[in-house]
Amino acid sequence: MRPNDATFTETARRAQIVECAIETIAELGYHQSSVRKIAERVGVAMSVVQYHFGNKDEMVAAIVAELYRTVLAIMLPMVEAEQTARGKLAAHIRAHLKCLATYRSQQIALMEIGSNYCSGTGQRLHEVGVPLEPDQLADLAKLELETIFTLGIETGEFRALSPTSMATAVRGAIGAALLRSTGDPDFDVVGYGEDLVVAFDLATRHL
Amino acid sequence: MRPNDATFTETARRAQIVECAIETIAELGYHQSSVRKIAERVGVAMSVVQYHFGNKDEMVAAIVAELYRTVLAIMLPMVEAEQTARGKLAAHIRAHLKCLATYRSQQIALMEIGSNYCSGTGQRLHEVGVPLEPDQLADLAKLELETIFTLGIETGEFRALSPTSMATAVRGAIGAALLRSTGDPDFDVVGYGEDLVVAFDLATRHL
Amino acid sequence: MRPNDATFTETARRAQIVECAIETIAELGYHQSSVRKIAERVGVAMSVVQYHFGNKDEMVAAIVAELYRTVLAIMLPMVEAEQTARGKLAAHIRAHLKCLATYRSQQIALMEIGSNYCSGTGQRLHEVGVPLEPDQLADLAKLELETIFTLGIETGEFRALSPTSMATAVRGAIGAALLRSTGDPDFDVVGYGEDLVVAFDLATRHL
Amino acid sequence: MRPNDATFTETARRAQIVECAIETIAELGYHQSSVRKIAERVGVAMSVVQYHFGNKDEMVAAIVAELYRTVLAIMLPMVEAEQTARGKLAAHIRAHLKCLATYRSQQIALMEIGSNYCSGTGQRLHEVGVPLEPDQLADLAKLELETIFTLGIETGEFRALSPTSMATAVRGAIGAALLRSTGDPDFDVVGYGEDLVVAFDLATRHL
DNA sequence: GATGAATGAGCATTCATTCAT
DNA sequence: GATGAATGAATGCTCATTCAT
Repeated sequence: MRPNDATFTETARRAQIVECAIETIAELGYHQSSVRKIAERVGVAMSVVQYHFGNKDEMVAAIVAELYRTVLAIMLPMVEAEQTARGKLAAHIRAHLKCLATYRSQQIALMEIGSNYCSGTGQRLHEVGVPLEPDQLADLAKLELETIFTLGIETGEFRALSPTSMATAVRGAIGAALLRSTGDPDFDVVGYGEDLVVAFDLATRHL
Repeated sequence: MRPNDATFTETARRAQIVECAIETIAELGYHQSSVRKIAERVGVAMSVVQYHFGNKDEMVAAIVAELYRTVLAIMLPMVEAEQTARGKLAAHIRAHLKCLATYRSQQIALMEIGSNYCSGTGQRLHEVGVPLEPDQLADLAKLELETIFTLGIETGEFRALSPTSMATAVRGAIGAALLRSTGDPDFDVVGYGEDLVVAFDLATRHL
Repeated sequence: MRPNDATFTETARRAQIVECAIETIAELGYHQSSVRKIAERVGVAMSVVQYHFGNKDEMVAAIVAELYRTVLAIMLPMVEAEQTARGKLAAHIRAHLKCLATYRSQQIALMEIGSNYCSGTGQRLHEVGVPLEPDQLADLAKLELETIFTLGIETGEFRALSPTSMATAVRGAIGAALLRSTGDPDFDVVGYGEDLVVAFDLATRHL
Repeated sequence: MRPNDATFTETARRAQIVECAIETIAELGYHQSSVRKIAERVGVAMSVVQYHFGNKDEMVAAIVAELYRTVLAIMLPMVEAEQTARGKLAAHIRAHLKCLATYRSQQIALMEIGSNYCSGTGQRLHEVGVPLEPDQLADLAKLELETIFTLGIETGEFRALSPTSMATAVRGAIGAALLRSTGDPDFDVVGYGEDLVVAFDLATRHL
């Protein structure tokens, strides 16, 4: 009967539900993943999920937070290890695609939620924002491609490109790998990452 | 009492339903766009939709066909006007982004259907294929980025890049504009297109 | 433009619809045979059926009348050809089973309607009665098994049995052939008829 | 706070729904007995039925199992008490008609389901089989008329009749009582049973 | 903490019917 | 005579949520 025993159980249950929800969403897609099916995978009653999260929106928020934390843990060290903008860009691409390759179901789940989730009040994921702690949000900002491109221009490493446009393009090119690999299991995600590193290295050079 | 009056009514209704469905899907997302809500927007009973299309899958097929026809009508002349691979690539990017700028809700609807649609038999859109006439499918193939990149390598215009990787990257970068502009109404889609043309022009040059 | 041209067309259409309806019901069962599917088989619009019969109940009445007329045409001569009660009983059994063998889909349709039909006011077929002309109803009465059994007792051919019970039993035994043959295509309806003739011949003898 | 309180509630609800469903089907016929109407009779929301049975097919299976169990409980002791084939035949007829007299609506419901039910996959009741436990199915087999007739021929009690034909005839004659009594409330089911016993006793004698 | 039971809104679909032409 | 278009009620089903225990 340790004082925080209840909290420990609570935390474990939540983690367990989040984990199973991610698996379920990755396997069946967001809309086929009802609270009941997720609870079934956990091996508890459907109402347990409601008990721990209050409602489905809160559960999704917890899932998204967990997914972002995973991405952060992988990417942040790799990007921070590089000093130059060019190095950070390559690291960002490689790190993100490593995430895709290593944590496939997590990334699929995130994509599924991103494109399918709709809150009780009709809001989409990008409208409710990333449900992370302030310091984690700060870490996330360090990965921002806009920042990297702006830095590269300042240091003269990159040509006078539009950081916003380039960041959007890189993000899109990375995201495309997930879609692509979903339809084509033979798609070589890591190889694609190297092709992307070369392409964007060329695309950022001075004319 | 025109001989094809009945056909005229039928055609008009179908077009009207398709149009309203596109608007609804673009606004609310695919899964929030029930047959009932679409019919309400048209101003008819829900069963009218079933009368004209048989079932929801057929309605979606009609929508998708219409959306692809729109894209084709815009993009094909622009891409075919160019002779060189480099020209075709730039034209493809510009044409696609022009589509995005001009037919925003149509493109959002297509994206929504592409990532959310699940047929009665459990198939996703890419599994059921594009419901177009053979000659229109042939036209669609002419826009394929893989083909353009392969051509450019053959003619020596492009470096020895991977057509699959580059095509995936360009598609992703283009698609990102849609997501981006959804969250940020000030995002300049056409300007982004010009930035993309420059970036991929550089990225395809010989080292 | 013969004066009864319209009536002729009308009659032909009705007959055509009735025929197709019988086929459809026999094939798909009563509940799968919607007005639309029947009309499709005829090759006309669904509303044509409504035009000719007013509503579905009237159509079913027309079908049932037609089916009883078919049975009458087959059975009446065979039963009336016999003079003795014993002969009439055997003839009735043989005639009815001949109907079952020869006009299988008609009999299946009649069975389907008998057990599934429910009028707009909630009445079953046996509650609405047989929709035949008075003289045809009189002919139908001549086939009644009760009459035959009562006659046989009067003439001393049969033992002192209960006409009602025996008639019910024979009707049931005949009807069972249809159910049986539906599930088992190898079931020999005519052979079953002969077995029935023997069985009920024995069952009616004096002790 | 009894340990099996939850199970008790569940069992009671299921039994209650099955009971009301039987009544409804017997009264209105299978196809007029929607899940909604059955739930209304129980006094709960329609989705309660779905909660307890999953879908309509499962509910029907539960109903059919219950109906067969009732028949078994009545008929098995009566038939097994007899040693001779002749005795078993008479007992079968009497027992089945006792069922008909005592559990009228149950038998009507079973008939309705037998001739009208069509599963979600398009199968009829005789195609999906009787949803009973193996040992109950074994008990059911002991009541089979074919078995009794074959036995009687072997022991020399019966003439060289066709077990299949006779079984079909007896089944039909028994079933006819149900139809008959539906149209004519004065029909004496038990008396009919005795008449049937005599008739089939005669029909099975050596010539 | 956890559960089973129940709810009500929403969904796509089927169907007989109506009606102007 | 015949048609296409539209309607509204009904059906089975899924789901997130609520609540007493």
